[in-house]
Amino acid sequence: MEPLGSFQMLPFAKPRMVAASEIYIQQGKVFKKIFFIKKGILRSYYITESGEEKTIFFRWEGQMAAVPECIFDQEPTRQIWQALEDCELLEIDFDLVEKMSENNFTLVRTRMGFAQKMLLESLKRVESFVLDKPEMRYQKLIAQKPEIIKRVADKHIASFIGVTPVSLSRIRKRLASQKK
Amino acid sequence: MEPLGSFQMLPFAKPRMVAASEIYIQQGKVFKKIFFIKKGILRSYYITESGEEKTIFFRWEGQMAAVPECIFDQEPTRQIWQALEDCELLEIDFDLVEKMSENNFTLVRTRMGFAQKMLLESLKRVESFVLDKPEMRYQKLIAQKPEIIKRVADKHIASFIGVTPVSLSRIRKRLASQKK
DNA sequence: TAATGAAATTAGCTTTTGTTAATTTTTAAT
DNA sequence: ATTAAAAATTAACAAAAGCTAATTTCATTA
Repeated sequence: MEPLGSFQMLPFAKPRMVAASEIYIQQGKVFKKIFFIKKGILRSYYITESGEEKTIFFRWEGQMAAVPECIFDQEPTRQIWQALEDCELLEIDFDLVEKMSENNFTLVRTRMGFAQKMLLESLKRVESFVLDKPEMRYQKLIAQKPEIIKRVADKHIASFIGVTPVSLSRIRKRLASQKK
Repeated sequence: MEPLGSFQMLPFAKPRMVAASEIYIQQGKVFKKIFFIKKGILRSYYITESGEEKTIFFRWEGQMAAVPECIFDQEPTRQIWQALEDCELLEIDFDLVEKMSENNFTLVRTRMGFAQKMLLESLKRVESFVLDKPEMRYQKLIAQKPEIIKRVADKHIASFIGVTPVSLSRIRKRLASQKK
């Protein structure tokens, strides 16, 4: 979320390309990097016991991203990250971030601000799950991130808002008929 | 979430009592304090257009709490905080925290760690909304926070997991019959 | 351009949830 | 202990969502 311009780790970033549909981060890995997305969209998803893919997040160009449980708690992740378009990333080793944070006030402040931004985003999403029906979550998503929605398959949107693809299709139909 | 012991703002904290069922934070306020809960439980909730109360959060003894949009963005909140038991709080002025953060490395690190912990908690909750049905969310809640659940009315639990009180009652009945 | 495969939609049916209202149970107060 | 109020449960019905499978649409590539 934090623009890279304000991020002093830039000189240590290494470019990385991921082709559309390729897996960037594998399940079970302790992925101790943060990465800036220069171009493209990725999604992170889980595979349920019944084998379904459930998309949790989208991240796209201009955003920083990471696997929270990996960088905060050194835990292996159950998430999988997949590029939905050809992606250009800049990777930064998180151990280096930690090391530099030992005596770098500005960096720690930046990290704090970043965590706070992510927190606000996540809390908004929890609120929407508590307050809104799936239909409203979909409408808000279209209103707030129209350009992203267009670039992502509906089936991924569906689990992002907590429903099945079939149900999202019905929601779309309902909304279309209400407009007329 | 962060124990107060590790929190150097303790000397600046002011005690505050809130009786059970009383409103602690009013809607529309820019509540620029953080507070430590020495004793008791509070909930934060929204009132929907149709007048229903939707509980978003519980916070209880041993935890730090704040209204994110107030302290991060100086925005008035739509949340209401209510004490569910007689509460003993320790309030800390957030402007003071900000001022002390200007040149206090340890404090900024503590705040970063706190934001990260809250973020992990919030992300887990989003995951549960995407991956689990209400029934599973309820079961996980019982498994993970049994002592808290017992102290809180079911109708508040219901909106916390994203269903109506009637639906939670049915979920409870289903689970009870499955056990036998 | 045609063919192939994936995605989205639709249909039919089942399960769950929402809604409203009545009833029972629990809690708190007199 | 009795009463009053609130909370939880139950019931009945409508609406929405899940599930499976068939069909249509869309996108990719040979």
